[in-house]
Amino acid sequence: MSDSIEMPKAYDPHSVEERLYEWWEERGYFQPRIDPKKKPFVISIPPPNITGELHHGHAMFLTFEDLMIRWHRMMGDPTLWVPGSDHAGIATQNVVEKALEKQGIKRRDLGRAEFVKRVWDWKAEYGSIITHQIRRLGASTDWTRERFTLDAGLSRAVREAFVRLYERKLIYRGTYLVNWCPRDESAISDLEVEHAEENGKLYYVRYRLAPADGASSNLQFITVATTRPETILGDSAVAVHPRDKRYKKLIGRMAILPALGRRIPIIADDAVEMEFGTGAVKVTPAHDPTDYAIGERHALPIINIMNKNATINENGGAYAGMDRYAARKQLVEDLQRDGLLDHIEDHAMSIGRCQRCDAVIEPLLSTQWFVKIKPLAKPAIAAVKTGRVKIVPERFNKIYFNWMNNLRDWCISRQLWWGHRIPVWYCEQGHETCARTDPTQCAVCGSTNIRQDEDVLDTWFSSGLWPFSTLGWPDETEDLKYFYPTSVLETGYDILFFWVARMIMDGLEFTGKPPFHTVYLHGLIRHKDGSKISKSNPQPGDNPLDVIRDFSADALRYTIVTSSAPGNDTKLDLEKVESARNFANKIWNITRFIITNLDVTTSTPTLPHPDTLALADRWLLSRLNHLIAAVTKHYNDWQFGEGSRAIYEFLWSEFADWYIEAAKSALNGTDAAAKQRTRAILAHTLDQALRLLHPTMPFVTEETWQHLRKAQTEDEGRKTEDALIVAEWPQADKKLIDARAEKEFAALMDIVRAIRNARAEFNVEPGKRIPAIIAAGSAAKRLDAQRDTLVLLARLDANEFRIEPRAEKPAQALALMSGKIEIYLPLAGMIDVAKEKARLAGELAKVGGDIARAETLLAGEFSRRAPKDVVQKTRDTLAANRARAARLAAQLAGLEGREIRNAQGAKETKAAKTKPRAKKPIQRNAKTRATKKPISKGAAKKSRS
RNA sequence: GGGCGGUUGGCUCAGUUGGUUAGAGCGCUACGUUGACAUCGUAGAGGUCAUAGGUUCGACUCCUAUACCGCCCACCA
Repeated sequence: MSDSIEMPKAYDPHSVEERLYEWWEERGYFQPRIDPKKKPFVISIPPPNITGELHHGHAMFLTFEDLMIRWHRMMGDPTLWVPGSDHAGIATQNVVEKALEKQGIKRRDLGRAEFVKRVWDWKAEYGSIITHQIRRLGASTDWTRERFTLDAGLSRAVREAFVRLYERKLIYRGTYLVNWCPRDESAISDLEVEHAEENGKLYYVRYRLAPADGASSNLQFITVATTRPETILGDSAVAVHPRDKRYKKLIGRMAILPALGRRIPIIADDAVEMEFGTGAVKVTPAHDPTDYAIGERHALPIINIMNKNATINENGGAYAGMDRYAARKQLVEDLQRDGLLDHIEDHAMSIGRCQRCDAVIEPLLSTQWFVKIKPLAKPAIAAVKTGRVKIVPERFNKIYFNWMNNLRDWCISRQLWWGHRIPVWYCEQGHETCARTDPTQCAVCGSTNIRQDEDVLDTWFSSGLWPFSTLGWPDETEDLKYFYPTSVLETGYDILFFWVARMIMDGLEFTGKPPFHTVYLHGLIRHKDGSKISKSNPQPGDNPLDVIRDFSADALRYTIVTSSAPGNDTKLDLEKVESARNFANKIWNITRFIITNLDVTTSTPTLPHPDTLALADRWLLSRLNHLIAAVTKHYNDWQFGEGSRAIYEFLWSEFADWYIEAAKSALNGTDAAAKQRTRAILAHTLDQALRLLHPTMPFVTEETWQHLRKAQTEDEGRKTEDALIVAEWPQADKKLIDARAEKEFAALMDIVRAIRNARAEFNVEPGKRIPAIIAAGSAAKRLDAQRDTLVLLARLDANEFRIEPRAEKPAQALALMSGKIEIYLPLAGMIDVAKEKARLAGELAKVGGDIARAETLLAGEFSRRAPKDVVQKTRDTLAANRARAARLAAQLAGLEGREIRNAQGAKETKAAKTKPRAKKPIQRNAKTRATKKPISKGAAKKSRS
C-alpha cells in the first residue's frame, strides 16, 4: 500500500487507517467469497439505533465482531458480516421530537405524515454518521448488504411475521393493565420499564366506616397506607387479610371513600400483607396490578381516573383536569383539612420509569396488542437447554432461563408514529382484518369502510427477525439459503432479553432453526471511576472517535479486546489505550528494522531448512509456533483477550527484545549464509505474527505487512496474497517446536540477565565492555557456539571472554550462578566484599528455603500421590538447588577466608550468615515469561541485602 | 425477596479443566542519545490473590459461610 520503502520513524495512524479501509472496501474484501462446499461464517450486526452517535457500546461489539470476522475470513471461511441500523421506534421518535421542540415545533402540530417525513430526514442525516463511524473502527462489514429495519424488505418481513402469528392466534388484542408512559403517551413493555429505588412517602389515610346495621363496633375509621394518594379516587374497595383479627369484624362492612364520598366494601383477600402498613389496603383495580387481580377475584368495579397524559379524568370529581402530582398534593391537603390524614412516613420504594424518556410509568388500563409468549418461549428454552444455542459465558444460561420461564405476554403495540404500522384494519362493526397486503374490504363483512389500526409495533418486534429478515426472508433467497442460520450473535449482556431471546424465539418460530449457534456476550464499558457512561455524566474519552483521533482505532481495539473477560464489565483506561498506541509504534519499528535489513538487492530465501538453523532461530521458531497454536486455541475458546495479549508478549519481548537484538550479531557479521538465514527468519516471523494480530489491530498490521511484502517483491519467498486481510491464517508447525532449543536459549537468556543484573548492581558503565569467564561444565561446547550472542547482549569484551568446562575463580572476581553454570566477572577494584558477601548469603538463604520446602514436600504424601512428572520436576529442581547451594556456600567461604586474612572480622561474617532472612520470591522479568521452563531464575537474580 | 458478578502489587485489570517461584499495562526507583523504536532500552522495588473454615499430597483456582462493592429479576400497597 505504501509507495515507498521508506518508513518514517514513527507510525502515523491517521495517514493510514482511513486510506486502508477504503482500499479494502474498494477491492471487495468485505464481501464473502461464496463457496457451496464450504460452511460460511456469518454475523448479523446488532443494528445501532439511528438516534445519534457512536458510543463505546458500539466500539465494543464492533471490535469483537470484526475480530471474529477477520479471523474467519483469514481461515478461508466464506465470511459475511451484515451491517445495518435500527429505526428504534420510541427512542428515535423521542430524539426527533426533542429536536423539533427546540425549533418550537410540536409533533401533533405537524401531523403524522409530516412528522414521519421529518424522522426520515433525520435518518438520512444520522444514519450515515453512524455508518461512517463504524468504518472508522475498521469494521469489515459487507456494505453491499446493508439493511435498515424500516426498509421495504424488512417491513415486508415484519408484516409476514405479524400475520403468521395472528393466524396462529399467537397475537391477540385486549384490554389490560399496561405500563403507560404519560410523556410518550404510549404503552411500553415490561422490559422498557426501569425500576429504581427512590425516596417516597407512605400516606396513612383514614376511611370513615359507614354505619352498620348492628353497629357492634365502636371503630369509626379503617386506616389504609398508600404511596399514591391520588389513586384513592379510583378505589373500589378496602382489603384486609382474612385471618387478620384486627379487622375480622369489619369484613363485609362499607367504608366511605374520602374526597368522593363513594361507599366501598371492606373485603378479605390473601394478597394482603398483614405486616405492611396498617394491614388494610385500598384497592384500585384500574391503577395497580395487584389491585387489578384482587378486583377480578371480587368482581370489583374498575374505575379509571386518569387520562393518557396522567391528568385526572372526569371520574376524579373536583380533581379532574389536574396533573397526577398536583392532584396528589391537593388531595393530601384536603385529607389533612378533613382530619382524614393519620400521618405520613418516609418510604423507600421502587419507582418504574420509562427507559427512553424517564417519565414515571403509570399502570393504566388500555387496549393493546399482545404476543402470547409461552408457545414461543418453550422451544427457545429448549434450544438453549439442549445446546443448539450456546451462550458464552455459560452463567448467562441461568439468567436466560429464569427470565424465559417467567415471561408475561409481550405488549407489542405502541401509540407512536415512527415504526411499522400494525397490519390490522377495522370496519365499522369492529371486525378485524389482518392481511399481508393492504385490504380494500373487511374480511368478515365485506365492508369497504375500513381503516387501519393507528398503532405501530414495538421496535424489538422487527429486531427479533433481524438475522433472517436481513437475508431476504420470507423469500427463499440465495443469501438466506446459504448464510442462514448465522453463526455467532455477539452483543452486550444488557440486551439479552430485549433482543437475543426474541431472536431465538422468532428464529425457531419462523424458520424452524435457531438463528445462530452461539451467543457471545460482552460486558459493558464504564468510566474509569466505574460509573455508567451516559449523556448526563460525560467524561473525557467517552466518545470513541476522540479516542481514535488521539490514539488510533487499532489502539482502541486492542485495549477493548485485552482489558476485559467475556461478560465482565470493564473500565476504559486511556493510559491503556496509549500503551496500545505505543505497541502499534513498536510493530512499526520492528518492521522498519527488518525491512532495512532485508536488502532488496539480494534475494530473501524461503525459510531455511531446520538443520541449518542457529540456536536463536530454532528457539524463535519454536516460540512462534507455540504462539500460533495458543492464539488459535484461545480464539476458539472465545478468549480473545488472552490470545491478543499473547501476541503482544511475543512480539515485544521475545521477538524484539531477544531475537532481534541477538540477530544483530549475524546481520552485522561477515557470514553471508548466517545473514541470509537471519533475514529469512525475521521476515517469516514478522509475517506470521502480523497475521495473528490482524484481527485485533487490522490497520497497522496491514500497513506494515504491505511494506514487508514490497520489500520481498523480488524474492522467491514473496507472499502470494495481495492483502493481509485475506491472507491465510497461520498454522502451527509441530516440526518447528523444539523443546531443546527453548531450554538452551532460556539458559543463554539467563546468563545474559545474570550479567546485566550484576553490571547494574555494581554500577558498571552501560557502555563498558567487561571481561568474563564462564565455567559451563558439560554445556561449555554448546555455549561456546553462542559466544557472539553473549558478547553482544551482555556487552562483554570479546578478547577477555572465555567459556570453559571448568575454571578457577579469579581473585577479585564476582561469581554469579545461572543454573549450574558459574560466571566470573573479574571486575577488579569494583567489588565491595561485604556487599558481595551479603548478596551471596541472601541467595543462599533463598535457595535454602527452596530446598527445605521441596524436601518437606517430597517426604510426604506428595511423592506418592502427585503425578509422576510433577514429582520428577520437583526432584530435578531440588537436585539443582542443592548443587547450587553447595557452590554458593563455597563462594561464600572463599570470601570469608579472604576476609579473615584481611582481618575484616568474624563479626561481619556471622551477621551475614545469621541474617539470611528469606527473601521474597524474585520476580522474573515479565518479558521472559514464555521461556520460563527449566532454568532456575532465582539463580540469576539475587536479592539485595 | 430471589439470582448473578466482583474483591489479585500504588492505579486499572488478566489468570479456561487445582500442580508447588501469581502476571501485564500504567505509575515508581536507578541507569542509558550502543543507528528499528525515548510512542524506547536495561536492571529493580512492590502482592499472606477480601475474611473465616473445609476438601486435597497440593487451592488465586473447588466447597461452605461472612463482609464490602456493583448489577439483574420480582405486583409488597
